[in-house]
Amino acid sequence: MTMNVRTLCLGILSLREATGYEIRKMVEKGAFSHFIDASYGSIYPALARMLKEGLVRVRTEDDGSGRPPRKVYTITGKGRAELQRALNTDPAPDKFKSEFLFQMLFLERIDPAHLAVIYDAYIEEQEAELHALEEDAGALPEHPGTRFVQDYGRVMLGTAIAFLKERRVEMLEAFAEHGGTGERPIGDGEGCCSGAMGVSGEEEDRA
Amino acid sequence: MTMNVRTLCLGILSLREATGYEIRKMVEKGAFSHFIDASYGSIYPALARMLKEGLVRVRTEDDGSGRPPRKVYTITGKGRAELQRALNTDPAPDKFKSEFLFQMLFLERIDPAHLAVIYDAYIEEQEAELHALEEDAGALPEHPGTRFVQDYGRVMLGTAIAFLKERRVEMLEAFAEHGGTGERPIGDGEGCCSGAMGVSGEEEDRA
DNA sequence: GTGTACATGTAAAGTGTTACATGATTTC
DNA sequence: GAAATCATGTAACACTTTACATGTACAC
Repeated sequence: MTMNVRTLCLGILSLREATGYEIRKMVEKGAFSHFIDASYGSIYPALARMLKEGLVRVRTEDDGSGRPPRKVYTITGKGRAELQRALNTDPAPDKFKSEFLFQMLFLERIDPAHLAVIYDAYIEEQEAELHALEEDAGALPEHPGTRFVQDYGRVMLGTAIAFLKERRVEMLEAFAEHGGTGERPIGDGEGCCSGAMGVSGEEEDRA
Repeated sequence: MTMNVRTLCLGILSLREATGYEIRKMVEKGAFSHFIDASYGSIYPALARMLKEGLVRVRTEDDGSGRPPRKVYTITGKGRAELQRALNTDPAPDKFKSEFLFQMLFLERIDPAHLAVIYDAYIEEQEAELHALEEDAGALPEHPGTRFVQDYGRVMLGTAIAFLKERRVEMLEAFAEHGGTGERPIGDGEGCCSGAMGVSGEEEDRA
């Protein structure tokens, strides 16, 4: 369904009128932040373009304080129709990118001490997101779609946190004591820590 | 840690030598596909650039069949050092984008029949991914990082599928019978089905 | 014979992020 | 006095996807 920033803005504006700044804040934190993202650099141009196309209207609120006046956007009938259309197409498959998991895949190449830091930081991050979600849960109006999405987030985050905690010792212990004792199963890497170790020349390989 | 296609290729090449085509196949399906993505249009240029920079080497295998010869890439010492460096930086936060969840958020604007199709298709998609992961699990060599990531995927996918099945009736029933009977809690939309309904003029709004 | 897998690569188009520019007000 | 919040917007850059171009071999 091409869920671009455009559709995202329409969706939010279908719930209530908002400024670009507010839209950003809604997707930066809050209930939707875990499966949606957009920055100012994409939101403002999207709103401007949609204004030209008649999908939204603006009302400028100048509070005479010298700061940029708030530009409150409202969705139009045309905008609602466009949203409807987008919503009734098939969703594209989910996209999930995790540098953390990528790093875990190659954990024997990470400095054991640093690995522990990364691992714990990741758990904390997930916990923070879960707490944010739960705080938000009370604030938002009761509504089946919102509740579904929030519950989904809660369940998934809870599961991830439990998994990470359960595996923590096992994951970190395996490499904490011996930074390379016995076998190193993958490849034949040159040590595992200190970024600048084997960077001697240009073409020093065996095999 | 800027996990771009570059780092991804280095990571895979640190496990074994491969062609661009093979790298694509590994991230398209298989054990890593759920948290990694890259297409030919980014893989081939990345490999070419890394070759110039001395991070990888190539061996061209022409089987005299007229078809493009395989270009098998091998990681160099410099490449390993670069991978090590990347691996030892802090991971960027996960990015998860889900059009499906976005649609669920606005489910009252989706044609009930279509909603059911979307919902079930999504479940099937998750199940297919889980099966792919489990098939792959046997094929790959035993290795802590790989196992961790696979188990993580299994647990998360299993949880998602269970959640979706548990909520299915509740989600679809609420809107299947009455396409708008009683209150419609969000906004004040114009009906909910058939893409071309309220698209009369250009500027027909109240409020 | 039709489709899929193998296999490489380029160019254009699209989409989004980051950094910048500006500036008042409020909180620590 | 420093930092964060409010508030808008642009421009350069990065990255990726999509479509195209090319062609064999094998399975159904």
